[in-house]
Amino acid sequence: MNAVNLKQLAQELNLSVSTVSRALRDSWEISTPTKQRVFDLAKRMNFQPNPYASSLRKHRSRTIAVVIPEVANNFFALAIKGIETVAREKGYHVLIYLTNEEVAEEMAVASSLQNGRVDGVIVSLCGSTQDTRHLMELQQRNIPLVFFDRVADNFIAPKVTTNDCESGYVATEHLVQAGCRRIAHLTISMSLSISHRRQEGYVNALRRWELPEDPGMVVHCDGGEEETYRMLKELFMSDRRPDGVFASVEKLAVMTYHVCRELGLRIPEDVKVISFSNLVTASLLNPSLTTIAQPAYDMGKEAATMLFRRLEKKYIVLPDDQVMLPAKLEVRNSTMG
Amino acid sequence: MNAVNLKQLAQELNLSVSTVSRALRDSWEISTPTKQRVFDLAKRMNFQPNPYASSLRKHRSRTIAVVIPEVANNFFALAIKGIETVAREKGYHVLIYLTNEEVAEEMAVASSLQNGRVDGVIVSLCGSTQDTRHLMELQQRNIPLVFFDRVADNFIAPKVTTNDCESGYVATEHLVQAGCRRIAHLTISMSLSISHRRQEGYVNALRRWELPEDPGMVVHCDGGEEETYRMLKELFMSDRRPDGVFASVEKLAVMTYHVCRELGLRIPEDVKVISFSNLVTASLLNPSLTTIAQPAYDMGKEAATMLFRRLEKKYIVLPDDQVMLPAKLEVRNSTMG
DNA sequence: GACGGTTACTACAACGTTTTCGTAAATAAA
DNA sequence: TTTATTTACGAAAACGTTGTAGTAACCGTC
Repeated sequence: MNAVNLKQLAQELNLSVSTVSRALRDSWEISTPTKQRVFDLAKRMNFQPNPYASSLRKHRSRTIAVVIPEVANNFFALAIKGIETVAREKGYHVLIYLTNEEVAEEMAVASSLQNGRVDGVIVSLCGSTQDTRHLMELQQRNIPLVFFDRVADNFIAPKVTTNDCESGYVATEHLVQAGCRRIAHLTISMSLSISHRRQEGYVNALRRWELPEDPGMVVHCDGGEEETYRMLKELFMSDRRPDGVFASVEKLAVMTYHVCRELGLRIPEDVKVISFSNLVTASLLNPSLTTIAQPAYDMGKEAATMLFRRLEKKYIVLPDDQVMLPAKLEVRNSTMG
Repeated sequence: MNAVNLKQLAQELNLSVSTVSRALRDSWEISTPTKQRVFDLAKRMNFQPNPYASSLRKHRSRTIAVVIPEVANNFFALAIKGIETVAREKGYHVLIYLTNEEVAEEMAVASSLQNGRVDGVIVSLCGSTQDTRHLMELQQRNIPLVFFDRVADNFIAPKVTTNDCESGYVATEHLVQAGCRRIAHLTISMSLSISHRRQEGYVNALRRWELPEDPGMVVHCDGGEEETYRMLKELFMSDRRPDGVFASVEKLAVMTYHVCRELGLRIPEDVKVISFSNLVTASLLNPSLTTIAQPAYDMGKEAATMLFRRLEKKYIVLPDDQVMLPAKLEVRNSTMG
């Protein structure tokens, strides 16, 4: 069984292809009885317009791309869900590309999107991305871009973020108030603006509470799994080990739990831990993990909504629109007295 | 800046469009120096062929669809990662559709894929799917289908699963050997074949160990979040409450933890818990969770590989090829003596 | 120097839509 | 009745690519 097209419908109805096309798009140029005949037959023959012919003709694909570092992570998974929800509502299709935190892959993806395959792109940068020319090229080809979470600072485009600086402050302050005096900040690639912001909040809190700023307490974990593990182990085995840990990303909190377990350090007695995280099991961990939870689903929805506003040009969207959604502190046992 | 096309290249080079097209596809009909000229200019002008024109002409989109119930779940997230990895290797693009466990959405998606938008589809059924006519229609339109995990039994198509029956047996037996005598099986929609298989393994183990088969111990949690919670609470508050729980899906194990905590039941002392799960935090839970872990990433890769074999027709793929990858029991504290 | 064969290209149609332009017929205005 | 205007449709071009068919130019052959 092969696809049915306009020509076949037209033949069957003794109408021209253009009339059928117009009837299906409910054009005012077509009389009501004719429209009805067309609708009926289209339904009976299960006509589905060929999207590629349509895209070719209209220069619009009703498809967007989502480019993210990984998906096996509740934050990105929820963001995708948000994006997909809005997209389906609007009749759009969603292509997904995983960069695996490799800028080379991010560039390859960007390059493959230059040709009109998608009408717009939603991006969260990978940790190794330093310059964003590959993304600028997309914009130059009139493909709107929207960033979420891991945004590019020096890039004029709509962005959806959380209040990272403030959250970094809140997280650090929470540790201080729980009695910590040597607070480590575990973070990922410093080329990411979220890392900077969270670090900024961390430093602000230290200053506010007049705690020393020890560079050794800021650990950049942008290497591989093993290297990170090694670095954390080193951190916790040093004689000046931290009594509080602020993990910028979930993965680092999980590793901290493992390292502490291996070294026999008790959480929260010896080390208190707080982390940016959307783990569903945060409250079930041993001990339950105090988190800064980002509204991942809503961020996805918001990013998609902004993109579609630009695509549909119904509203004027400023090219540098910024939306900042608040993250939420959820206090649990890992930071208890 | 607008997209450059074959015509522009041809004009610039004083060649015909067809020559340029063929040169770019490295046809033997074109002389080496001409090819070189074309390649050079194409590169200089950053030519990217229009995928829609190409798809329209060739009746191939180099795009596949992945249709899954949810993504905020490590199993499906890893499967997507596997699929995307293989797809990118092969130069394919991946559309993602979330059905949110709603058969209506699954049907809508299937319908929207009838028109050649994708060359093939990878599906994991949603719990509410009873009949699969909407998917059969896809096959009838010559769109190959591959199932993974939640397969449709009475459907002739390649399938990638885990050894669900065996794993159900192993899980149950593990509980028996840990001393459980009243073992509950928490499962989802019974219209899913994985549910049947796991249930079969569960029953087999009960018989092997000569334990009574109490229908009240098999709980079908296919309602909403609240209803499931209510059912579990009821189960654990009854005077004939289970001393062991085999959760067919992760979500139910997480809920079991919450319910037990609320009711003051201790795991593993009062109730032992084992679950199908790919939680990265299984070992960090309180208590750490004994799991049956599915090779999600490999299942995704395998499903994609099977699909591409069919699409590329390099090998003859039997329409009912089945691949069964083993799940792995990982014993942790939730089932300890 | 007529003939078959190869090489390296070009012209043109086709894919299935959408859209622009055109036009008969019906209706309204003069 | 003639002339505008509206209604309802059709013909054909266009989107950018690919495949089929065709053909000059050159080669060697007898």
